[in-house]
Amino acid sequence: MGIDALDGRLITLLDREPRIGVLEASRRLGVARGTVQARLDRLRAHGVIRGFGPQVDPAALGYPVTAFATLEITQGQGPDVRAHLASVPEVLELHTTTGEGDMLCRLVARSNADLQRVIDKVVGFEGIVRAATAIVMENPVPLRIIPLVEQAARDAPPS
Amino acid sequence: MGIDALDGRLITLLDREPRIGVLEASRRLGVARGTVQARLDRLRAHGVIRGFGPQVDPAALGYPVTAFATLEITQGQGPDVRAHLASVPEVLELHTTTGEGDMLCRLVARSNADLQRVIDKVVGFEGIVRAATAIVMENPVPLRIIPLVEQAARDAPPS
DNA sequence: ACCCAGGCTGTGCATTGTGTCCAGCGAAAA
DNA sequence: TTTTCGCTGGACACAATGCACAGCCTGGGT
Repeated sequence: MGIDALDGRLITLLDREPRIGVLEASRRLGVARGTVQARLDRLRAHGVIRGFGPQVDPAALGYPVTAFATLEITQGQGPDVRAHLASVPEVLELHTTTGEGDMLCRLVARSNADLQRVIDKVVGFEGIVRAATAIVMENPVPLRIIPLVEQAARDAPPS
Repeated sequence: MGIDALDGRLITLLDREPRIGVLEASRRLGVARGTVQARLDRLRAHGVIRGFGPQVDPAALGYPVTAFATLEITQGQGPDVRAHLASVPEVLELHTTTGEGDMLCRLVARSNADLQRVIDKVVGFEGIVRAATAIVMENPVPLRIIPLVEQAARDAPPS
């Protein structure tokens, strides 16, 4: 699946101003409404655009502390540990990885003190051997996708 | 900033079906349209809902490989390193952390081989002393927020 | 050289949703 | 008790949506 320059501009535009809708987008991009509609349908069909869900800020919800925990798991306990972590609301994300640990998860907490409670909840489970936590201080580059979209659009200029 | 049960249901609903709009949401929730509109305005004003931007899947864009890199920085080079990393499209996210390394970043690449190129680009910069990379194999818990929203709504039932 | 398929355009239509008001009402705070 | 606040239900003009269609251009295949 590749995207062309128009797809790239469309995604970028929607990212900056999600409220504009198809008609206004077509005006901004200088193409017909049907084209924007078709492109959007195609991007969604191909899974490039997964959806337009609300982007919720954990900090505004009262969870301003973010941390990453590297977990080491005992052999064979993977599935159980996953289920356990999935049941903890403060676990925002969980990956299994190569390298140092076996899993990496993103946590949030109400405060540094509260983080202790969250970590206890996370690691207080059979099968987790060791956990290393890194507390996030700053977030110089918040989760983004636009630069990648633009590069992808550049890599495949032909439609 | 706290959210009540109605806010929680609204966010959850919008997360599951982002396309429904205010009117349909009010029907589903069994409240007046004005109420939904007011809640939405309030949530956006307080920063709980940052927006409704498109959720783009890097894999569908041709970047199916995700990795996390822990970087160690030489004293005083922080700002330069941040600027450098921000200029790399494959760097989706960057945090400064406590603990083992000084920074943690999320990378994507076109393949495991391509990851080498990305890593070279990332670490080929003055000020980066050491880098440890963990390649993501599975993603048992994709980035989520709903469980946290529900807990936050439960924590503040009054209103 | 030819034809065809696919994408874009510009247009139309009926339906639906939006933004924005307002008055009434109940409950909680002062 | 009185004020304040949020929710309700309704109204309105306007804008956007989903869907369909014919014409046009272009690149690829025959």
